[in-house]
Amino acid sequence: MEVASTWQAMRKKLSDEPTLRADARKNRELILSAAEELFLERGADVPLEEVAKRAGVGIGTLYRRFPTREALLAATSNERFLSLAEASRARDPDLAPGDAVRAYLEELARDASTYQSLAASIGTVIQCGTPGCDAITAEGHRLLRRGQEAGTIRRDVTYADFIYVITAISIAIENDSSSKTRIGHLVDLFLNGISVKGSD
Amino acid sequence: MEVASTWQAMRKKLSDEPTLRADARKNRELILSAAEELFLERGADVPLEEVAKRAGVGIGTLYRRFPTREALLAATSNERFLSLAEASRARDPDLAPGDAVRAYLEELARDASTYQSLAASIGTVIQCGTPGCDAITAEGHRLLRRGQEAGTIRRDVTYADFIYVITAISIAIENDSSSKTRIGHLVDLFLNGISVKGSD
DNA sequence: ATAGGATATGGAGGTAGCCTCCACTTGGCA
DNA sequence: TGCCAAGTGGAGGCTACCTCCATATCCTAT
Repeated sequence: MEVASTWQAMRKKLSDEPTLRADARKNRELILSAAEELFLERGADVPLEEVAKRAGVGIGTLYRRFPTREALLAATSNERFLSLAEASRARDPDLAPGDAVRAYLEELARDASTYQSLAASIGTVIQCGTPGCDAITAEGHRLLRRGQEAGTIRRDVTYADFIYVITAISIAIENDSSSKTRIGHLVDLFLNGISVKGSD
Repeated sequence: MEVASTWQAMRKKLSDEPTLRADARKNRELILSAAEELFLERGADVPLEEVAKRAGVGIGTLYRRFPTREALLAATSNERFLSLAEASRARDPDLAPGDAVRAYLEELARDASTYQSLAASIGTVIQCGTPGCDAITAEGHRLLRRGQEAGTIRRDVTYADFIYVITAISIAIENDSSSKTRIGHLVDLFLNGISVKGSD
């Protein structure tokens, strides 16, 4: 137990995102590229040892940097999530609240099928706390609130419901690739329901 | 290649559900009870070797009888599925088509959370072709058709959509047990949509 | 009653992936 | 330039899957 005295230690203490040593930072990038490639080629459940091998690092290094598969998935998805959130914010003024939600769900569901076998864990991945995850989550909450304030979205809907729907849709796509062309239909079902409007 | 000549062979040829030898039939039952217990205690992803051990049979015997985990899950769910289908048929005359669908989805979603970790594969399990699976599937198709003929269910809804809904709901329950009390809410969302009726 | 063949059994063993641990190496600051 | 915190790699222990086949058991025809 000593007083933190070096610059390193101070930076770490303040930002709580520790500055990685140069070699470590390079390895982190190598792992990310390898992971991205392999997730695309072979799905989200590719053995992590394969990722380490392609990155040219030891398996221990991979685990040190990304303690869980979800963390690695979230990291490789970081930029995509940031773009999605940004795109949603950008088009927002042009859309009615309901349509904004529709677009958000559709894009996120499509994104969740970027890697095969990602579906079941997308809910966990999206809560990993990376900047991308936080951005996409915040944007979803914003759209939901906006829709409810505008009176076009039911008051009893929660953001968790959004996640369930995205999960369901990407599982559907995974089990039956023909439904990839029906993402819109599935989102529409969730928005408008199975029942004919006005019946009941 | 010889002419089938024994009774066994003839029965097998005709019914295509081969008569099991007495010892094999007993073992099958032992496996089913053990599986049911363990699925309840430890979830649908309990190691199959545990099941074999509790049943007091070798792992090879288990695999010979149930080639996949899904087959075993479907077999242990057989009677529950038969009851669900029967109950749905029984109450049908008393309910409006929409309410019959609601009850069906709610019960099936609840059933899909009988075993922890079953959610993601419920869609596969339900297509295993056991009598229970067939019954529940036929009943679903019937309710869907009836609702569409009555004009209370959208024409573009398919039975696959029912499965997605059930999957989504049971995943929700799995990730967040508090939503167990909200099965009704989730079913309602899918029936009526997240949009406020009449808006749009 | 029994012989013979079809049916069924069990569990050893090969495969695969997960994750930890720690002796060793390296980068960067004083 | 020496030191040590930070970083590394991969062997090894663990768990689970599933196949294979020598052996055991049942059932039937005679």
